[in-house]
Amino acid sequence: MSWSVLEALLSRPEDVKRMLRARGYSTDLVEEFLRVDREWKELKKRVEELRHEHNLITRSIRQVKSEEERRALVEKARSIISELESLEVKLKELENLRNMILRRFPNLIREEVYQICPEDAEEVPLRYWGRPKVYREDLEKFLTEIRRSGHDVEYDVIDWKPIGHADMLENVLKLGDTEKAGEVAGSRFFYIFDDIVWLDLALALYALDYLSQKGFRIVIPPYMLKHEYMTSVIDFEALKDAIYKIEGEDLYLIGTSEHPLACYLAKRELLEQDLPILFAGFSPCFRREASAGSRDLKGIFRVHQFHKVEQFVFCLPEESDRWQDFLINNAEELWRGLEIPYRVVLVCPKEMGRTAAKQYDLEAWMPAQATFREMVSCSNCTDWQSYRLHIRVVRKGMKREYVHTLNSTAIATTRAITAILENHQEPDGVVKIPKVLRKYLEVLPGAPKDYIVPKNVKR
RNA sequence: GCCGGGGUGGCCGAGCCAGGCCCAAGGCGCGGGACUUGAGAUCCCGUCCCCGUACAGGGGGCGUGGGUUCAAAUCCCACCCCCGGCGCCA
Repeated sequence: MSWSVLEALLSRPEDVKRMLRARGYSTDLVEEFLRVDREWKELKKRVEELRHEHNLITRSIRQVKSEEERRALVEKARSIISELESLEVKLKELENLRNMILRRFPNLIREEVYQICPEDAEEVPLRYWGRPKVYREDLEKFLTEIRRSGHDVEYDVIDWKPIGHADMLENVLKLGDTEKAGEVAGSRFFYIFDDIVWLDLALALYALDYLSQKGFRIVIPPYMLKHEYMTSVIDFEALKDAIYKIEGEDLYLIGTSEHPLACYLAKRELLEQDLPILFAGFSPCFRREASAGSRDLKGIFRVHQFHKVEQFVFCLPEESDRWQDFLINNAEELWRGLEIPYRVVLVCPKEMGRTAAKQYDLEAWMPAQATFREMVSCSNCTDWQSYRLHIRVVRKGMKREYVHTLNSTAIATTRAITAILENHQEPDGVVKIPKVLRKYLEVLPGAPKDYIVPKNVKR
């Protein structure tokens, strides 16, 4: 049973270097690992020889009859132990170092990603859906971007300038307040009210309802994880600026339910017939956004806390590509249901998450910004997480392998709301609610049904 | 939080008191094979991790981390978790 990255390091280190270069990292780590690994193996051999010798002596002691012979053997055993002492300390150090280095490696990248992505590209659009509404003055910008992608997209030109989601929320509908939230909690927090709250909940229900019918077990997981588990599901060193820590406790707030969902089977041994296992997690997500700078400071697009329904799959290694298609397809169906024009892009090595071997993003068209923005991220993490979490499957012939894990956003509610506010607004500021949400709102007398209407507009 | 009982391989479960053929009995499950037209039953072999290309071989593993000893699943210490009872709080 071997981890793909370890196997590659030992048998084809050039592949690992290629991956590191493609992601924009130094390749020094490979040499460093190989050096330490060699040293570790040599010392391990030496130590085990000594231990063997010691075991032979120890086992023979009870059969020895003469006290003198006995004393000589014990003396010999003692001397081996004193020799072992310092070597074992050194071995432990080397082993820890080796593991530490090993855990710094990002995932290997699927061959087709190299094939599809041009050098230095951030992403490659694969397909478009829907008819983007493009404001007259943004048309050139829109067409340039579409043409560059080599796709043909139908669109509608509109004569009125759409209002950005932040202004819609706070000034037109007056159903959000990030200013007061900023005062009491800091920037990137929000208060949202009434119809937007119902919309938030309806979006989550819509996604959970859909996924539960697709074979997913729906789950509310812990919202915090211990250090040991957090470092197994993410590249902690690279992401620690993004994670909130609970003061005085060994606990971290989750950035997504992907994290606790992956941990659910930690240290478990599964049978082939147990797989696949499909989870749809629903949880708040907490993100420090420390490296975001001043990007997206307005509104609720990029915030420290939001709700998300997440798809998660544990599967057999040879089936993970198929499951990734399934996940992105689910996300697309959900977003088509919301009637929001989008495109699916293949994320290129430079921009991929370190845990992912292959990653798709679904980007929604945002009419007021005249650009596509990320709404969904769908990753095949292959054995990167399962190696760290020790999640294995027993195959035919009793061979053990690490399972593959995949994750994909279904709907992150606040982002979906921004997309709805921009795409479904009408010139008078009324926002049309997607029909698929109706059945989740219908049962609630206080909830809006077809439209969210600004107070000063009559309908 | 206090008192009592307990944590053994994917699961169940012996061993622990009296440390040494325990690198862990037995069972279930799972894999391979024999038998069978097939299934079942039965029988045999295999089924924790690491090093070793492989065969051989070796090392480590009994909640976690230390300690005692030539030798620890077994003895000692600390911590974690589970079950039962009491207390406290929703």
